Order: sequence, then structure tokens, then C-alpha cells
Amino acid sequence: MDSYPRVLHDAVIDWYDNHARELPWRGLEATPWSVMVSELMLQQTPVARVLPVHALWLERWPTPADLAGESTGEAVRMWGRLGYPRRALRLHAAAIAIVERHGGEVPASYDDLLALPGVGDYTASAIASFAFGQRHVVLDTNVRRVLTRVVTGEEFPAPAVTRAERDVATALLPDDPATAATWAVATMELGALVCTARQPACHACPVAEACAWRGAGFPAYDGPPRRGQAWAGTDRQCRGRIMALVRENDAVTAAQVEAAWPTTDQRERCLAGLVDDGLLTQTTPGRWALPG
DNA sequence: TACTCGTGGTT
DNA sequence: TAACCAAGAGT
Repeated sequence: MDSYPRVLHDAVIDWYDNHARELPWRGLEATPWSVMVSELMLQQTPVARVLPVHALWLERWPTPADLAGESTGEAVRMWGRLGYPRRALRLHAAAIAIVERHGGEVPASYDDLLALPGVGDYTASAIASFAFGQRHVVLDTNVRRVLTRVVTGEEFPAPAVTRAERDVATALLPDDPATAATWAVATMELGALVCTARQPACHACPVAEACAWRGAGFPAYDGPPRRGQAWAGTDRQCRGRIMALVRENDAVTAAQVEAAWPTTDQRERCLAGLVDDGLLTQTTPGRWALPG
């Protein structure tokens, strides 16, 4: 049983060495800051959409201090259409914290990373692992799906990370830090490129022979319903409309906002919420803009 | 714990 | 084509 994980490690890492995408936040030239910016942007956002924005951010703000010296509004504007714009505020706040608490250098310790705005367990582990070569369990949606299928034999993981799931990931983590870091990024890449949610390419999978889900005949998901994300008519859609407006105009009037979202109660609620979040400021009565 | 928070490509 | 999905975090 001891040799089982190592066979798995070797197969996945060898596959990664031959099939990994070349991404700007990987490789030797990538700074910890570049890794950190990518991780915040990649939270719930596909790689293809992150690539151009990440390049713009790193060109304009190559260090945390560069971003910390900017206004939050400019960070939100440069965030573009990545979605969840509060992440731009959190990244900006994290840059300030890094300057104040860590001398302008992205901290290497998991605990210091976790204490930064917008950095949760996944992101702290990912930065510590990818940027600093440390040994951490990195549990993102890709890794969770890969391990659930290969080890547990089910199609999809539970809605939230379970204790058993973390135990599996911990047991499989290679002892050597450098190998663990490669294992982490390799399992993520396998989930992103081969062991995908909808149509897994098992014919291209380096561990297909060992996959419990495949061995069981691909039983369909049998867990609690995975709730979808409602969109039409939600506050999120309303907020998105308003933010799109202020990104494209220096300032917007009440009439413009009303044209973008006719429902009065919801419009007012979302405007207030955006101001409360710090994504918007009311410059004068009936006039809004990105925060200066 | 369960819910909220954007956006757009894919099937 | 409506539904699903995408390197989660905060509350």
C-alpha cells in the first residue's frame, strides 16, 4: 500500500511535465506577487479570461507597493469584467497590508498569507506552495474532483470540503516539499485539462487504470443537489449593470442608473450596497463614481 | 452552515 | 437553450 501513492505521484507529475500549460504565473520568472495576483483573479474565474488582465496588472503594478499607492477605484477599473469586483478591493487591501506588515514582500508563511484580505485556505496554500515551494494540501475544485474520482470513486465531491476529503488529500501529499508543490499544481492541471466536470478525457488520463470511479463504471453523482447560481433579476445582476456603467463612464447619474435597472427598490438597495462595499462613492446627490 | 457575490463561455 | 461551470472568500 505504501507504493500506491508514489506510483500515483510519478504518473501525475510525469503527465504534468509533458502536458502543462505555459502560464505567466508559472515558471522561474514569476514573482510571488505575480502568483498572488493570479490566484485572486482565478477565484471562480477561468484562466482564459484572467490572462490579459493579469498581464495588465503586472505591467502597471509590478510590486505590492505599486498597487498600494493607487486608488481603490483604479484597481476596480483595471479589474475589468473578471467579475466579483470585491476581489479587486481585497487585492488592493492586501497590497497595503503587505507593505505595512511585511516590508512590501509577499509573505511566505501560510498563516501570514491567510491573514491577508481575500486570502482563504485555498489561496494561502496555493501561494505558499507555488510561489515558495512549500508542502501544503491545496484543495481547489479541480483537486477535489480528481481525488473524489480516483480515490473515492464518486463523480463529484460534496458541496463543501469534508473532513474525510481533507484526510485523503493529506495522506496523498508527498513528503518532500518540492515534490508536494509539483503534485499540487499537477493535480490541479489534471482536473482542469483531463478530469473535467462534464466530459472527462479518461483516454488521456495518466491514472485511468487506478481510477476508482472509472473502475466502478462511472456511477452518476448521488449526493445532495448541487445548487445552481440564479442570475436573472438578482441583486448580482443589478450590481453588475451598475458597475459596468461606472467602469465605462467617469461618473453616472441617477437617470443613467435608472435606465440600466428600472426596478426602484432593488436599484436603491444595490446602489447602497455597492457604496457600503466600497465599490462606489456618491460624489454628489444623484451622482456616483468609482472611489477616488 | 448556507448564502451571497459577476461574468461569459460551453453544452 | 437553459443550465452548467469556472485555481473561493466572507459572513
